[in-house]
Amino acid sequence: MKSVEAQLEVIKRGVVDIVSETELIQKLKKSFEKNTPLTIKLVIDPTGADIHLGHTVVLNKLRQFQELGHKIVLIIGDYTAMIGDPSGRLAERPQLDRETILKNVENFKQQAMKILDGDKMETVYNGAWFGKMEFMDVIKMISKFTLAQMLEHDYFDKRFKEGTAISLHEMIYPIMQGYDSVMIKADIELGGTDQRFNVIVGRYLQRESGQDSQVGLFLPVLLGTDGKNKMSKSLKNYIGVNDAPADMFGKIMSIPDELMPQYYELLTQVPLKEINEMPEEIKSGKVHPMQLKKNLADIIVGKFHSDAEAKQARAAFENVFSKGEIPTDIMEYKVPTGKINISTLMVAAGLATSNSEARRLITQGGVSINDEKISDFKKELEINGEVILKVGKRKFLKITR
RNA sequence: GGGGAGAUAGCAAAGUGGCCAAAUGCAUCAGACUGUAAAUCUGCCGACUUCGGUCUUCGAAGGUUCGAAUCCUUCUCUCCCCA
Repeated sequence: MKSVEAQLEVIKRGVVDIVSETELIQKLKKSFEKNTPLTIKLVIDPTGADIHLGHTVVLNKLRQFQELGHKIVLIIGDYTAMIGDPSGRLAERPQLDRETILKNVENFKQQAMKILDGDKMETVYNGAWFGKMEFMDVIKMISKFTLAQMLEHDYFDKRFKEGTAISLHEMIYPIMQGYDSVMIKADIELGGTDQRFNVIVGRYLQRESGQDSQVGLFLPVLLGTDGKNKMSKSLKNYIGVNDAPADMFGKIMSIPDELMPQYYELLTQVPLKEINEMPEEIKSGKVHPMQLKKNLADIIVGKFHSDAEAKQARAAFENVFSKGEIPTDIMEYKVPTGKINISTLMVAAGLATSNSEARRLITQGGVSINDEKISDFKKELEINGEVILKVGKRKFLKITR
């Protein structure tokens, strides 16, 4: 096991806040002296969402803990998943059955194992304890909290002041998450800064239960490709770990420059020193920002796929967007008849959701066939050999008979 | 338990009998400029269309009217105040 100082250095990278650092050091010291690993908690929501780079920020940190010799406990929130949507946007979410949960967990693991070491990990379901609780146990659990405590959570406070709906069960959510910490005797809980409240609730509950409080380690919430909102699937600004190499490369290239340092710090192993020099190098003209972004894309694609695929993706990207050529591996669509209306074709091939949209795209000059702009949305095409249909900047389709 | 306000497109928010397929802002999408960056500018932004129009939308279901997002009834949901 590495020294406390050495561990601390690794742990602190990218972390924006620790509650509290003193306690963390104490825990590390104790663990080092007794040569017993710390228990690091990670909760996963088995609702089936694909993992994106935003999730990997925390996973990367967990991986580092594994490498430092600590123990990861993966808590599957199967019971919590049965209650509803914590964001409160949907009142009720259909109860997931066991089979679906197991499937989703497998799906999660398949993706998470691109980062984590499965051998140094334990998996538990929180239904194991919540499923056995009596109503009185629940009352006891939640009676430790007051409304004022709940309103310390900005998220509740804001909505309360705005006068939007807050369901009571939403407030039980953080309590349940905190209770998970009690059950596994967590030493450290990781999370994005948006998890701060939940982690603190866990500390409080552990203390109430006579345990040492877990240390909260907060990582920044990764912004999505739009550079404004946190990365999430519903905002469509995400980069999924299962994205194809070319897609992943392209999406990374589309992030705003300002995001690069954050991505470098949280998603790669590039030394902080180098990252901190980047803005200066860009400013002085020593390096083009596009170059740095391509390197970033190389690293990330290489991590989730392979170096060879990253190289390929990069070449394809340069080919299409720098040289304006047609990509080599594009989807193919077979038309049933030789003669077909352009709009009809676009809808049939899924490049437009409706005829109206197809018209719009054509009228606005976003559609071309074999590099020739189409301006007439009524155009009848005669398909004999192969033609390349291009919609917008990045959608290509090979049309064959 | 009593009183009041509200539900409009992806989101926010106007509209309170015909000029409303519904102002405006944001987002999406397309175009220009670039580095598939940002910023900026332009356009589009329910569906269908012979491009003249036509059809379906304003929480849900009914009703009044020549005509309803707008009025009435019931229902569902939300918020506020008082107790």
